[in-house]
Amino acid sequence: MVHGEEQDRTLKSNLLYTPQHRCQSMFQQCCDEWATVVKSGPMQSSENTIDINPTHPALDLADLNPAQYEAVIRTEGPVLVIAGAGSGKTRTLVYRVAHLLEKGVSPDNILLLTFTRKSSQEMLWRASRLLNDSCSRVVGGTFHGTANLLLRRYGSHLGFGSSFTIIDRSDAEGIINLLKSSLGLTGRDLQFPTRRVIINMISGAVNKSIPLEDLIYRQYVHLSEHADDLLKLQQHYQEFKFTHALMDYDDLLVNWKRLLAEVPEARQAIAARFTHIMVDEYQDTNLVQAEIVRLLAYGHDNVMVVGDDSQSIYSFRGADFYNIMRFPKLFPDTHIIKLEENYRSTQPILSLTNDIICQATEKYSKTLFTRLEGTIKPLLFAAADEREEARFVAGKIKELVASGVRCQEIAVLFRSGFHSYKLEIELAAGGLEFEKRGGLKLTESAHMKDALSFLRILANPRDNLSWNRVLLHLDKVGPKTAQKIAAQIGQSSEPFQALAEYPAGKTWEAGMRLLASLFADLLEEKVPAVMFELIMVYYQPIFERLYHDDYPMRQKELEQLRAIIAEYADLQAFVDDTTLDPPEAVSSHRVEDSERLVLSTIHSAKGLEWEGVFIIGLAEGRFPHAKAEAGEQWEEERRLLYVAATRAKKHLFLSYPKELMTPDRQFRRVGVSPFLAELKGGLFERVAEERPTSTLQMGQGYGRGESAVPSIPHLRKSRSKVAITDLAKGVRVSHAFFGTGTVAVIHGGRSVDVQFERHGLKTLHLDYAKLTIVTE
DNA sequence: GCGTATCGCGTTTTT
DNA sequence: CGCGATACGC
Repeated sequence: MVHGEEQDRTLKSNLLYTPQHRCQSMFQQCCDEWATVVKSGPMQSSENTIDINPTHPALDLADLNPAQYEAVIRTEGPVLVIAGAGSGKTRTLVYRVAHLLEKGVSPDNILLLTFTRKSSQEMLWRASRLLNDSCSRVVGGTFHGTANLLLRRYGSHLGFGSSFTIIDRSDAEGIINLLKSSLGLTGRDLQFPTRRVIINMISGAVNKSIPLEDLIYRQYVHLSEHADDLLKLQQHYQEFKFTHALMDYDDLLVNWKRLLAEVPEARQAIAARFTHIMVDEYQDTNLVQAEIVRLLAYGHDNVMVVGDDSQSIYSFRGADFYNIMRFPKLFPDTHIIKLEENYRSTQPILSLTNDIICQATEKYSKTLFTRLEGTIKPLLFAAADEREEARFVAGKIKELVASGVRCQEIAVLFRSGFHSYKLEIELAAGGLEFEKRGGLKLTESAHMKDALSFLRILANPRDNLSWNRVLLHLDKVGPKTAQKIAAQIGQSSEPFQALAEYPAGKTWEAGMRLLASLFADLLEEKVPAVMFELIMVYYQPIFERLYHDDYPMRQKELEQLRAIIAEYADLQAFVDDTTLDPPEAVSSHRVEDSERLVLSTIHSAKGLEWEGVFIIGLAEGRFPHAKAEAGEQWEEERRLLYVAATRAKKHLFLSYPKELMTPDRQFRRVGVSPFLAELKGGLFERVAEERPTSTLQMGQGYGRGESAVPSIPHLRKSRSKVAITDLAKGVRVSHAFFGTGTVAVIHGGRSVDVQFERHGLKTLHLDYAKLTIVTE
């Protein structure tokens, strides 16, 4: 797909993770400072100043709309800023910081909280541009990172030590597995739709602060007969995490809340230090986070939260945009400020996005306006199929670039990661470099988890899940044995000794020896980078055996991990960071010199902006997602489209394929996304239909400079190995997916009915179906 | 018979 | 990539 040279460049820029990482350590330093401060109680101004970005010129305060400035900045007490996308909410927040500093508030008393590390960095960076040198010390961080630091400091007050491991959702799946086997439950016994539903229910119930029982009767009534089992499962889940010193994202928050509510010492230290609290992206907070904010502000109510209810797209992980609605009740005398001037998009784009969101059923009403007039209307293109859509996008991108738009000012957005596959092929063929975001994270692939689990064990020897993972690699050791050993180790006070002394079976004794001696060596070591080298000596052979078909590529990723780990002196910090916010497998946008366009899921594109934005796959069944039900889920999909469309400054292109491949490899004709269909007319223009062409020739007409003739057989010929003339009733054929079958009916066109042995009667189109004749 | 190795299938978004 | 179902080995 991607040829050698490009691949190299991608890999090189992967290594450019370093600058971002520096930024992270800077950020980490901020948090550390805070943790130190928290430890020593209410503090005086500290000596160590952190230069966030000293080389950057300061922003001009006059930059702000005077009315806004007045409204936002002169207000004391609780403030709720709501506004649409592109209205400068985050900037407003930074201005308020500036104002507070002007008034003599120490930067050490201001706390900025955000949802993602990316936006915290962005905010700190903006603050640094705004503030002059003496004031470049503002403490900010994510909810999760902050909670982590505090709990490591104060954990003992809540009954657990500071040695805990943070686990993510996919680890939680592992837990459910262990629990299910220890409880003797199987998926079949319980007839659950999927394991994922269980996890979503259990963790969803926690972070929504809703008792699981209520959740079952509200949302999963069809599972109510299993309510008891689920409750039992949830209870075991909590106990399991507790006994093995594991904490998931929700636990971090819940325990932070407990810390504030139950440990007066901690509350006093924190609340007394921070006299001003600010939260960005408030619509992304969940109930627990809202309570944390309430507790933090207890006694002074100097809170400013900033958000847009129309941009709430994270409800699946517990975010609740009613938090915004409730805020005025939580904090009496709230000043509500709407920012309705948009500074990002031109009027035609804004008209479209306004119309998208005005169909929403529940929201703060606001109508955005802009002074950026612009004449270019959004463009809708109905492509015959995905391939044509991809070509359209590639072609338009080239036009934009030719007209002077820089590559990094263009983005292609889509609902789900795999929607861009066809486009990726097309772009690679056209020599356009791109960067894909929002796909798999670096630490999500199996080999990365493997390498990390050794380190996680060293940071927390009671990390049962990581033990499990490591033990499974021993030859002749499967899930059962691994679990037994892990259980033994978990109970022991000397885990590593327990490993060495475990009565191993004859067939795998040698493997155990090797593993035990690895850990013996590792325990002697303090520097993470050296530990990693030792681990790789052990892991390399296993790794090559496991992935021998594609291990060079994975090897490169391990090298990347090596580069990242080299930056850390402290193992715990490394483990925490990679779990709380894993680096992306492809390089991130912080790399200033990258001249590549961006392909991204809409979720990962939040808060960003580009000159030109393409939204692809706007077809029924793709957008909204096929499984989205009417009601709240439907509304969230609509907001998702709103978020996507509002990323565009000047050029907005919408497109969809009129034909999609269904899971059973058939093609199905689909219409435009209902969200676009319901818009009023005149908001966008349609690309004129291509020259009248029949369906059979749909490959034609868009490949500029390329003869249309070869493009069709090029695609088709490799696929259809069978001509209709080769077939007759009764001929035995084989299909890659359906297996073998017998031709039943031959239709006039190019389709046949085949009776498959395993899948029954299917109608197949010879242009698409991969049929081969079985000759016996 | 228990437990491990193998094959084939489907796949939303993610702090 | 990880799940379930099926097939082999101790």
